[in-house]
Amino acid sequence: MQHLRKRILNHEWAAGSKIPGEFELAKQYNVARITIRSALRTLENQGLIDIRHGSGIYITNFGDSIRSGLQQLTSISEIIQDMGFKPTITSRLSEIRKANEREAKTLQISVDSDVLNIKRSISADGVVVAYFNGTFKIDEIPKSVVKKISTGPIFKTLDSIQKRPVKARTEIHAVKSNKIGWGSDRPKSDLFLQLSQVFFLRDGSPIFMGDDYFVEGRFQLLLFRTI
Amino acid sequence: MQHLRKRILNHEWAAGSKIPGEFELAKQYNVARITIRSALRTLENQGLIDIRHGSGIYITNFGDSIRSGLQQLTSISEIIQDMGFKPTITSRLSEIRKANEREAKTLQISVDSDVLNIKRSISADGVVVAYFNGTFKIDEIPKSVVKKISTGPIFKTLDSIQKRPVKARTEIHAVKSNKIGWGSDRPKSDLFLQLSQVFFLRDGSPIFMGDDYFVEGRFQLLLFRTI
DNA sequence: TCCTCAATAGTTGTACTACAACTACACTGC
DNA sequence: GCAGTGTAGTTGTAGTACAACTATTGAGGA
Repeated sequence: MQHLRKRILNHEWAAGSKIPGEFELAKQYNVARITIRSALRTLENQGLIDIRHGSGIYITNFGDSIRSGLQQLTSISEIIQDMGFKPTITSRLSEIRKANEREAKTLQISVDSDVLNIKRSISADGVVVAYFNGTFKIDEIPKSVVKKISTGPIFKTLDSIQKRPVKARTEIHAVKSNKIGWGSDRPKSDLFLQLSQVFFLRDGSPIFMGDDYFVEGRFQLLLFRTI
Repeated sequence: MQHLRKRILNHEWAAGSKIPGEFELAKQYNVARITIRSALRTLENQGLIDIRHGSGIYITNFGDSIRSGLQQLTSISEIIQDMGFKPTITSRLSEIRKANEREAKTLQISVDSDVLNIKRSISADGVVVAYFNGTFKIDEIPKSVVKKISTGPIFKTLDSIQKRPVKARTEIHAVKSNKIGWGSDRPKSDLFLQLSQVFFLRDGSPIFMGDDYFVEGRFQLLLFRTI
């Protein structure tokens, strides 16, 4: 699935065009047709392709928009890279403190357990596009990667310790506040799109939560909805 | 898939609990296991269930939140109903006019083709939660249902003429404006969450486009993100 | 020449069987 | 009481076969 996804995002086939059939793909990857079907179904749910009974498989034609949806769990850095920009992360805070009530409930830990709290900004080609405030379950994060998490790409770091989240519950809000953001290139507008998220591991346990504040207008948040 | 989905939304099984396995479900529905697997995979992508290799299938435990995500293509009215409220639609405008350039491009029709433009508000238990401004391809809408579309549930009406969209491309924005909304119970806050959407039929052709403006704070927009 | 309709090849959808890979639990032995 | 092993149960993948559907081709008639 991941490999096919990259081939599509790399524009190996034009939008709207027909791609090789299930038998052909199964042969290409040397797997059974059922395996290909499983991958294709996921890609269809993500809105990348369009499977038509009796006809074939087609690249979804959504016009000239970027082929990446919010329902696909990827890091902001990766999205920025996919869009052809250079992501930069600036750390503002990284501390270990006691969890408050809301955090304890969300992360399913007892109040006064230690958590890792970080604040950072994410830029694309030098322009700040989002601010992030996240809280991590400390017992899931080895001390050796604490620094890496606050200064580097979160998903990649978690991946390296086999703790990459596979699911997230996201709540979307519009907020207007002058208390969000910092630094010299802080946006003049104080209008943000807020994503309040909780991230879960494969076994269903939460590993971290956080709020992303996207500067309105600087980032295109897309979503592919399907039946 | 639809039937299983309803069983889950009806709380037939508790959150986090294990549901019957693939063999058992296949037996219940009198279909092959592969058919059940296909349905289960879709439900997993929607964040409703959690399939664990070697273990079983579990109802996703996302706390006490509503079990319905934005990535699932349903109408606002249906979501309001699922949440236990009574949806009300108030029509403000319904006119047939020429398409502007942006509409023509998005709907893949020639400029100056006729389109149906409607404006309406959606309430839950009498409180306005969203405003809608939509443009329909006129040649897809028989005259007999034009009135029904502007005053009743859009999806159900389109369903009745076999034109229910199966996909949508959605762009999310935060907007602050006092030009959105109308009526006496117009929200004091002028902060909205905007969904700019284009809806597509099974064959990939667009049928209508529109902007939903959700009054910030009155509606919970949820999203389940998966790998 | 154009249109209608039937035949056909090609593609996805479903069914069935078998086995691999993995998990959770019970049991054994120390 | 505990570590380790075995085993039943579950999902993941493989392979084959056929059903259902689509798009194209071509024959036949107006």
